[in-house]
Amino acid sequence: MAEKDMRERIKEVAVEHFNSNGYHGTTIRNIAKDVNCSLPMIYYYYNNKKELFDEIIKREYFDLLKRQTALLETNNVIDFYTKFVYDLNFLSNYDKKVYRLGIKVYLSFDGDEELMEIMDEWEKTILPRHYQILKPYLKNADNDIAIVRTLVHLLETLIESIVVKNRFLPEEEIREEISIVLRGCE
Amino acid sequence: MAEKDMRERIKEVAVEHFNSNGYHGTTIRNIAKDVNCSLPMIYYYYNNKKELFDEIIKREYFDLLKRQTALLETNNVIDFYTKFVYDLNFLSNYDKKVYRLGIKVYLSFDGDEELMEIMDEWEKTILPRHYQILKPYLKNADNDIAIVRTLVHLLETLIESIVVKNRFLPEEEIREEISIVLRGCE
DNA sequence: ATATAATTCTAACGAACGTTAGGTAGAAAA
DNA sequence: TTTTCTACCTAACGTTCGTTAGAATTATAT
Repeated sequence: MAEKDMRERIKEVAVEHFNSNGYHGTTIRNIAKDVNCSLPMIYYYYNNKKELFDEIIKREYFDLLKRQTALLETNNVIDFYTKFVYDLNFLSNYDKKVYRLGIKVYLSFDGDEELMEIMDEWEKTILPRHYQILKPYLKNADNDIAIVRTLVHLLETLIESIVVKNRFLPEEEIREEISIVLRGCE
Repeated sequence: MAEKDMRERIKEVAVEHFNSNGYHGTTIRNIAKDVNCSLPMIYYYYNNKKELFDEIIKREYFDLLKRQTALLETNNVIDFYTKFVYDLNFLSNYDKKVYRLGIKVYLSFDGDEELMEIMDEWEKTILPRHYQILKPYLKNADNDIAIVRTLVHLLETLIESIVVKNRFLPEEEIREEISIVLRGCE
């Protein structure tokens, strides 16, 4: 009915389609069919296909990432990171699909150069951020950075398992793996 | 000129295109243009687009994986896994692209259900295989399986960095991270 | 030399694509 | 009440897609 309704519904269906079929495999016609609106309706709210895709990544995905990183930290790093990962299990289906789509662009499996650059800039902030979080708990200085790097690498796979492969990861398994990497820091 | 030449050239160019543009973004016409042959030539060697894609995954990718896992193991696990990952830096461009394409299908970012099932079956063999390799070096039985799982997860990210993100990982960094996970097993 | 088979081509098919032109119906503003 | 504007539509544009029919060329076998 109202403007925002339709615009939002189009975006939701688009996330679904881009997710299942990729950018090239997604057609405006199929989106329109699932939204139950006419084809040009989509051009009424979005200038073209690419703009629709870009809005999902630039707004939805990065909003999600920022929401995610704004989580409170506890006084126990292992608890903190376990919760961080475990909570991903309970993201809404929409958020999971947006996240998945973002990772797809991040791995340059979809999207274009422009989006990749945005991803690269975000990536640069990851290591320093986690180094700040872990700093108080790291003891011996010789391999501190390697530990942070290893943890971030592990987190990447865990996130991929939940969001991309759509698996449920039990809290205990997450905790075990994070504990192995952070063994000695607590 | 000879049959095999052309068939192989088509496949090589196809790997390139599927890699850059995905299944749907790749067109037979563009492949033909880069191979410098006519369009129906591709249908002479491959029944259709999907068969061409499938051959790359089913033959090229899994051949590569099997070649990869057939590596000799040394008497030092950290050396072994470090070499295993580090050597990926020096894969041929063709092999890297095949690998990347396989991971794309593995993450169900491309391909279809049938290919996904093959991937799933392969995945089931991963943990047991590494457990066998690591078994002699694992000491305390309480979190043995978790250590293997964590290592496999770490390897996944390292492989992705090299093959998917196309980065060069220095041997020292790889060794550091593997050592952190395998701390205590040597 | 001639017949057969393998390799490659030109040309076109129908279908689907992204996109746009131009209109209708109803609400809001005048 | 008339006008203007917003939300939506039907219909079509030109292009490109996967695929094929059918013929030309080249190599092989007889």
